Amino acid sequence: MPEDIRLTVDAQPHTAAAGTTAGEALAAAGVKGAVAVRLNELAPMRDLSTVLDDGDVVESIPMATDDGRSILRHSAAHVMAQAVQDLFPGTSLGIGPPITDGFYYDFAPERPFTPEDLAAIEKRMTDIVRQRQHFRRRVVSDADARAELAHEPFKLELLGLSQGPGSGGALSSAEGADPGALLGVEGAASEVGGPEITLYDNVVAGEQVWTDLCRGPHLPTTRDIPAFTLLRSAAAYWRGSEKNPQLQRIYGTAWESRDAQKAYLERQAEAERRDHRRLGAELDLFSFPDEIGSGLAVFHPKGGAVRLAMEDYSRRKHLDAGYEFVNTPHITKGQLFETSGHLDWYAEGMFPKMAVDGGDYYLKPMNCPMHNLVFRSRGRSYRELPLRLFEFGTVYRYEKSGVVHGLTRARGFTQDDAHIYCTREQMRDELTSLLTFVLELLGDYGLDDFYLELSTKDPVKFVGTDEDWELATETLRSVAEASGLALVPDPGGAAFYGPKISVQARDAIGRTWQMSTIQLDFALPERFDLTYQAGDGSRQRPVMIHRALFGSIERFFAVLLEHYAGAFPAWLAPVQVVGIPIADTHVDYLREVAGTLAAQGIRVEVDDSDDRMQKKIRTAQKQKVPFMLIVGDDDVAAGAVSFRYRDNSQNNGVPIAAAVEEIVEAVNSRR
RNA sequence: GCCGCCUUAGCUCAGUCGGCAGAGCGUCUCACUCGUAAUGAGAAGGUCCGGGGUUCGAUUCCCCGAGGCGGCUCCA
Repeated sequence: MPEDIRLTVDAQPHTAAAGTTAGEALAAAGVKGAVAVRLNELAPMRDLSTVLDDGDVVESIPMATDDGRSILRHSAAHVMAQAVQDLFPGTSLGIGPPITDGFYYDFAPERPFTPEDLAAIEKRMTDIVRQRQHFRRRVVSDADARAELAHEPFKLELLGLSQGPGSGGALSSAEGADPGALLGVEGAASEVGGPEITLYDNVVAGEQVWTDLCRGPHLPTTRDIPAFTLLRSAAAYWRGSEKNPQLQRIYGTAWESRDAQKAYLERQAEAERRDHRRLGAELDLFSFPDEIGSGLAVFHPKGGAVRLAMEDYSRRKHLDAGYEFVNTPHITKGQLFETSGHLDWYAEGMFPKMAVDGGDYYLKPMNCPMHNLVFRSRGRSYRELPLRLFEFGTVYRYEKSGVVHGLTRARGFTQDDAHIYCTREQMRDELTSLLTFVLELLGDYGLDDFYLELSTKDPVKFVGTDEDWELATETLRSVAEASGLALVPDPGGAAFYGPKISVQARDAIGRTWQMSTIQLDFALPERFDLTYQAGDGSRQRPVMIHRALFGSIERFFAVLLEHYAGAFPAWLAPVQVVGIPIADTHVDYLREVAGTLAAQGIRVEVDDSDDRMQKKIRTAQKQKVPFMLIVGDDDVAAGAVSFRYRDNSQNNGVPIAAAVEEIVEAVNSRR
């Protein structure tokens, strides 16, 4: 005679027969749509088939939540792996975790997957889903797991890792704080890392058809996957290290409904339409001629106009904020980078040396050594500090061929770079005002959703003392925290000379980009023996702050281009106004209007081509020109123009003076 | 750098199971002079990414290289 147990189900008290599962308890409580449960608050997520104990507190996890989707995607990854092993027997398994917006699984197949393979795998997955296979959890001993997985070398390796001290037990959630870090590989925690070793069997009609090492939890059955699709295959290093063999990774996505999946795929399509490389060609902004070399852009007149507007505004704001402008060469003798430490710590990021006049010359990958020489060009007084040296400095970095990506990852780019020299007493205030300055300026360009990242010392690649790193890191941390923005740690992400705060900005479709970087550096002033004379006559060492707001102008350009989907606000638009005559007879009149606008600094063109007026409107619309001024007989008679705006609205018969004022006002207010 | 895929007119792409290559857009010319997203007609434009190989013959098949795309590693 089983006794009843007392439960709390989604905060409501319930009683149930002993042996009741989480799924049954949720059903009895009328809770629908759950894919798993969280037991007793902080404990790991568990399957619905988990048998409950007296006093258990059960919290349902709906599919349409972050945790729920992760479980769904993890189950979809299992289905994919089963499909792959069905179709390609002998393919061994790597790891298969859920990731943001999808999942992947790594395989070691005999040959790489082709697009046709992916289609076949997806079809096989559909069959598996239709079969309503049950995911059955099974706890096994380490020895049994090894025996069952004898043919899976990578899984065996994971089992070995899971036995290290401190592994297991500490992990509470597939969405927890980077559980994979414990195993040194993202996603590995979804295979192992729980308090016990578990396998998941796929069972259909009582027969076990597939098994995988897995921590779970999973959906009850494969049929519970509402929507999935495979996206692409690519290579990935086993356990994330290029020293390890490469596996073939297949990416897919899965969603709680077909509509949700469709919406996701539409978001991807929108991101593709906004791709700055596509828009750059469509809008005639820049290109990457093969003749010049990979990762090296040329800006066309329209791209140049946008850059000019971006840079001019930045220049003005920096002058207002007390910066002084300097200029330095692109190339230097190797000695400079020996002094700075770049040749020791950054050589692989630099273009190879050139032999000149019996010495070695290098293209500069950073501007800081040059600015240090400006500082050192004469004796400095404490009265000059903080000394803020600014330059649009073009740098060249040898990026490996596979990583070059449009304007966001180039081999030559221009930093809006400044180095601030100040005393230790000044650095906190300087950093605080700098962060405010950064966020305000980014806001002026239309980005206003930020978080911060704190990159700390790489235990291998660094110069300077532990004490200085500690002080620099804590100073940056407290300044960042005082900003009120979210602060995300980035262990080991610092440059070799000092820790940094980076400002991450979210764009119009929710993607984040690293923009500004602020680095605090005690090391380079030491290496360059930079000094100033203090009020008491002693020689003191300044602190150096490296900072770039756009990061790189090219990257910032790309981010804005994608953020605005090519429709720059009027002040940045390469062509701000296009004059469109109804007939040839109106061209001269429009030219006069254009002359008036140009005299006010407006970038204006008159379309005097042979096209019909409708075609000209279409052309200007596709070029995303903010203002079209259309002129026919009525307008000429009234001394007016007719606006057509980028949003298709219009405003007809506006007197010329009022039209000019409207445009100038829009540009000057940076709307 | 590694893995896979790709490279045909200025752009986007067809195509040739190995037999001297096509469309749309763009460009140019001519006609049309038109009130808010494509007027019509005509023309020009290609060592089919580069080099080597196989073949009677290569844009097509093979190898090497360059560039691009998607990932991995790395990063502004």
